[in-house]
Amino acid sequence: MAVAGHPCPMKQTAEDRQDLFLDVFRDAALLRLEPGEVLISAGAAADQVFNIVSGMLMVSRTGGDGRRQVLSFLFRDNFVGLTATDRYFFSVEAVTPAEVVCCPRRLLDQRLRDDPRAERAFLDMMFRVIDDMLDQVYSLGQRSAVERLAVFLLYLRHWRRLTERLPDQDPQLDAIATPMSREDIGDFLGLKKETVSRAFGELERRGLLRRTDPQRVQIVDLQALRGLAGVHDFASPRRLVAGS
Amino acid sequence: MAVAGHPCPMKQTAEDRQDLFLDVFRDAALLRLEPGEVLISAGAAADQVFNIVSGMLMVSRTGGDGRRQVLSFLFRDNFVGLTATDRYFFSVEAVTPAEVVCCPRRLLDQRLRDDPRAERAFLDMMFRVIDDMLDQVYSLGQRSAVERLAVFLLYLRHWRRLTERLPDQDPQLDAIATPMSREDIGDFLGLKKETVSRAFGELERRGLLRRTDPQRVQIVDLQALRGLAGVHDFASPRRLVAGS
DNA sequence: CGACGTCTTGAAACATGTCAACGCGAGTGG
DNA sequence: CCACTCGCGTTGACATGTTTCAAGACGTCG
Repeated sequence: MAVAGHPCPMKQTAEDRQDLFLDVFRDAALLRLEPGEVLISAGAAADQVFNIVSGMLMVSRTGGDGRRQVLSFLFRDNFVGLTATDRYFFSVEAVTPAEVVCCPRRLLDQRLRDDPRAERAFLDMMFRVIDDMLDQVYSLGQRSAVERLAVFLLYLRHWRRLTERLPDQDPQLDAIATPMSREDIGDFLGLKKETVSRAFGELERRGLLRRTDPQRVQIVDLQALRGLAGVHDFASPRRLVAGS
Repeated sequence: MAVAGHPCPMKQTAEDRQDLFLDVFRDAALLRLEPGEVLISAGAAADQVFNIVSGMLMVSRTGGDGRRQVLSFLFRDNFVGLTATDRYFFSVEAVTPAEVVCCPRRLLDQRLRDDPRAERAFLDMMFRVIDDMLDQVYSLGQRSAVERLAVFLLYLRHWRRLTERLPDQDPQLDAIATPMSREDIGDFLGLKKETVSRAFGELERRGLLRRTDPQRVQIVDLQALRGLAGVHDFASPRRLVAGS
């Protein structure tokens, strides 16, 4: 069963560094989640933090009128559950079968207080989270439906690359799994599900990708996709290029 | 003259707490900026951090194709200049005449390393920055032009309230100064300047505000404006209500 | 007074949203 | 094993919201 924690999404893999603060999860219980299962409910007391061991999770906020924004998708080694308020403002649920470890927020605080190096690592993670979010703001504010979808596919590719520790050129990476629904994608990109479908169609028509089944696309022209997504304008990929 | 630093925006006032880390600016030089003057240029080395003493600043990112997203507006006691990369990915410029103090990033790092309480305060600020950014993502992804403008006006009102330490009901606060151009507002809200103009017109037509001159609006029906903005769906106002 | 930039407004073009139909595959119960 | 239903994805036709292009109003500055 999912334990409710503090719902501010926070995400970043360990990458090359050792994320020292992660050892607060050393003796933590492993939690298994089925697709659709809720880990964090908006409004619950924010007293737990989580780290993802496997699978994909989704962070979302639903407004009083029912509109929902997917704030991010989370992958292995992503951290989740911190916020400035004492209650979560978002929900987190599993997209694929997933495993997470959890620990009381108090324990993490303690750990950070005791070890300056852990605190520094944590702070660095926060900077990366913020940089990623700025990328998302830029996309939502300035890019068209097709461009946002291109960004999204590269974002999935990117995280799989980190999760599976593959080199950037690995052709495996061009087969992108999209286990979330079209509506989830739409709510992430600020679009309706029909628009997402049409954007997929448009990318296929232009020869940038092929759709095999709805949960899977094959990138055909990575260069063109990157051009469309405007990767040059993003902070996160630069970190990536530099980091690996 | 503006000193170039690292351009990841970070913002939060000291509010009720003492932001202990801010004393790294104690002996710092005061920098005066005229409207339009640039403090940070995207691409410059990110080796300085700043704190705003007075005035309003604007953080923006411009893509390779010229599209620009305004990432945030900054006010007194807002902190600016940290990022995960070693170069800024955004520019910061003055909107009104402004004063900022600056200090080398190294000095801040030192301060945070030496004083766990300062580091804790800094971390808390980061959480609030992230919560604010999540609100922005929700707005850009889910809200209409008129709603976004309502959110924006309340955001200006909110920061003035903090800056001038006024109670929430103070009628002074209903006179909102909008010193930035319509294009700046548009780039912040993901809209074109004409759409911003029309949204102002629409809010006036509905009787929620009056426009006296372009740089000034008078809120007539705060309740209705808050309803339109959907303040219930945001994390930052709750912090505010709780905090003051 | 004239020139310039910004703001506003209008009309038309465009992108995205809405509504509806259909196809498909998974799961269920006959 | 089949028929049915259901949810999801896709596609089409049309509605709406936003952008684009253009013109005029207004204020500022020379």
